[in-house]
Amino acid sequence: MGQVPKAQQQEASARRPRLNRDAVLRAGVVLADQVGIDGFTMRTLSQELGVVPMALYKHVANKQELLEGMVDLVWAEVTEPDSGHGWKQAMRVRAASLRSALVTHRWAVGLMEAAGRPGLENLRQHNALLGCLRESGFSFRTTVHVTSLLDAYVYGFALQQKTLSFETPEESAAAAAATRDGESAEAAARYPYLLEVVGELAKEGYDYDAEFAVGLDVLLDGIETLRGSWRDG
Amino acid sequence: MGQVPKAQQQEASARRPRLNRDAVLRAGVVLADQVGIDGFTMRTLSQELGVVPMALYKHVANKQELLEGMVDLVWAEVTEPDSGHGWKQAMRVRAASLRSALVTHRWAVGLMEAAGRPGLENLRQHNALLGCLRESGFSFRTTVHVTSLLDAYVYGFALQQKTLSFETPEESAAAAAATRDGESAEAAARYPYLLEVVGELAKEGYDYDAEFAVGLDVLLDGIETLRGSWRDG
DNA sequence: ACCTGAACACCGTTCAAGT
DNA sequence: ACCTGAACACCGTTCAAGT
Repeated sequence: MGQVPKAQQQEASARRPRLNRDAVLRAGVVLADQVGIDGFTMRTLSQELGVVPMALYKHVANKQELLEGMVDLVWAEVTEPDSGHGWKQAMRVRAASLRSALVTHRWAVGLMEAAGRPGLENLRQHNALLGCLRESGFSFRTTVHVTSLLDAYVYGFALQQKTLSFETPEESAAAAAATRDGESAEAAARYPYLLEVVGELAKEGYDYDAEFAVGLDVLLDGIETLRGSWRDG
Repeated sequence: MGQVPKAQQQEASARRPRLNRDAVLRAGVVLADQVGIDGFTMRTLSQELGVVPMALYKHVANKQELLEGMVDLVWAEVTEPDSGHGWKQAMRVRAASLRSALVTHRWAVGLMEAAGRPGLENLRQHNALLGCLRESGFSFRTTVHVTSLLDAYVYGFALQQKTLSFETPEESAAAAAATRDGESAEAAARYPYLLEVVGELAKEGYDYDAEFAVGLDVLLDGIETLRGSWRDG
């Protein structure tokens, strides 16, 4: 008679095979992906893990540390640059990988640079990036320029893609402005260029991947001119 | 006998000359500048205004709308591009202005693209930006490329500057990693390129303004090659 | 029209216990 | 060693009143 409850208990403990730090962090990433950063609380995460909220504090010091660990898991998804096919191609692949991670985990964009100490995966990733450029003949100084420039571009692009789209939101922005102004005609008079571009894009569409690639190639071409011209030896 | 309290009451009402939406938003910007986004709550803001928390809800619908209004006040600080001295110089001045606003109001960077509908100042600003480029001979398509690219760069750079510095935090990052690893020597073995660059920067220093300008000029030069080459008429 | 007071449903987190 | 329960000090926000 007591065997059925016992079996259920075993099944339950098999379904949640003991909590540890990594399991908490991974569940955090999954939950944040699903509900966004606003709906992500210690309490919802604990509920997802079938555990009482305070149980999490055995594995992470606090929410801040939890988020930092989650961000480092995102960094772990970014592939290290491989200079085998040249630095340009290596930068393209790495930028695409970082962008992909930021698009998948939209909540991470605002946390990557905001949090405290960078995690180990973050350090590993940037060490590899710097190494790829240094081994490709870039000077100290130029290497810093390039990493700063590329990361800024990827972050900024992901930040834009996160909500602002030239396709829909800007359009709805103009629509919203029109609503506020009471009349569409007045909005057209106030923001003629905005409406011009919005109208054109509504017809032609907007491809984020292509847009990102175009901007990145502009960057890489510009970087090529920097190479060797900036007190490099 | 009753005159003193009455005078004090008048003085108090003169010091806080009646709350309105604009006063709430401006006080919000000042408070967020001082305490950061985490310390910024409806309750601390109301306290700063010498009023009970619920009084704010007569002037803003909720915290989200309050933040959106504050962000639009930041946009109002950005100067519109003036194509009088050529589009390149216009873009330089506008990028510097946007960057300046984002550095002054560090809390705004994460909110600019995250919030809901863009505000009127945001629309005005982007309309002027698009107009400057269109009048300088850029096509619809190239104009979209350029605004996307420039904004991404400014956002991303501000995001980096917000916390991550190649001068101090990265250095402390390496130090932190060394601490975690138990030994500095092990960190040097694990992240050699990171430490190389960090060491070099510690000697030479890091100038954000110069770094920003260098990256921006790379962008503008690249953009110049796009001009006229992308199905422009 | 503008402000207040009390209250509600949530947070993150501490602390003393349980097993 | 790991998890729980009750509690504390905070949030944003609603609602009924006050002037």
